Amino acid sequence: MSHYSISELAAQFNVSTRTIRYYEEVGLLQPKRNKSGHRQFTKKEMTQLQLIFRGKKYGFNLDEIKEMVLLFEEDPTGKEQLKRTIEYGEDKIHEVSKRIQELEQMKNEMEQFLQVFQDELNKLEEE
Amino acid sequence: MSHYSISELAAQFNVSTRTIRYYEEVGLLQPKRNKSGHRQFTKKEMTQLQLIFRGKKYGFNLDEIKEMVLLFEEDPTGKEQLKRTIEYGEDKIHEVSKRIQELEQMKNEMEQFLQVFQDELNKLEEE
DNA sequence: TTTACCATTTACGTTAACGTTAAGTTCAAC
DNA sequence: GTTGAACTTAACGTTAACGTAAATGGTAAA
Repeated sequence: MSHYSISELAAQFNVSTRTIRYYEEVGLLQPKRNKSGHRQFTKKEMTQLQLIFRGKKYGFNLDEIKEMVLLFEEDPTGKEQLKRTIEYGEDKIHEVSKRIQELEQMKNEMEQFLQVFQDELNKLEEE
Repeated sequence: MSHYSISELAAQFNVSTRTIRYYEEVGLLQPKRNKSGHRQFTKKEMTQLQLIFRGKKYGFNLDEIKEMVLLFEEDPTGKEQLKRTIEYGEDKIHEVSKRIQELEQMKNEMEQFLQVFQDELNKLEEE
């Protein structure tokens, strides 16, 4: 069956079991339990963990990530609920776009700076 | 003259004076002092703070940022030193590029997800 | 059935990045 | 020259995101 244990997931994502339990603790995951109380993870939690780790890597904290995870999990029924979800999602996308732009600016500045060094080196090697 | 006080800088960047003092404490800044021991900030520190805050915003920790700041501050003389600096800088640029790519992937996934909701909404509004 | 491993909860410990308070110093204005 | 804002260092406090240790339970193999 497609059920994973907590240690299997931890190995998959190269984190500790504590980390995964902590994510459940703060409401990022809600894995089902089997008869004896052990957590049963499925593809759903795998996907959520992907989102969590990517978010973390790019400077979002767990609270912001939680908002996104929950956004993509709930099934909004009703026009009003749908509209609000879409609006919220567009805001988040906007945030990400801004981050991309500023990262690109950062990259450009670094490249310009390196160019100065590169020119310097070229001058030294022309002799 | 082009000297700024710590509170002027703090206001500029919308952070506390403690934050700026902390950055000096861990070696990110080395502002000169005037006769009576007060810190004197110049354009140089302004530029460094720009780099610091942008780096922070995008998930780099202060140790990583320190490496970048120091990279762009030291004046590498000598061919070997220049080459090493350039190589290191190119690595850092590569890291930033990777982050940009993954953020764009993240954005795409979010847009796809929202599209599903948008379609749902359109169907509801067609009636 | 005992060994051994994996799971569980509880709870205290740790680190980065500051916040906050205290106690004293300097500067600018009155 | 005194008052008050802005500066200094020193040191303890705080929060997020886990690490780690202790005590306990289920289960599969020897």
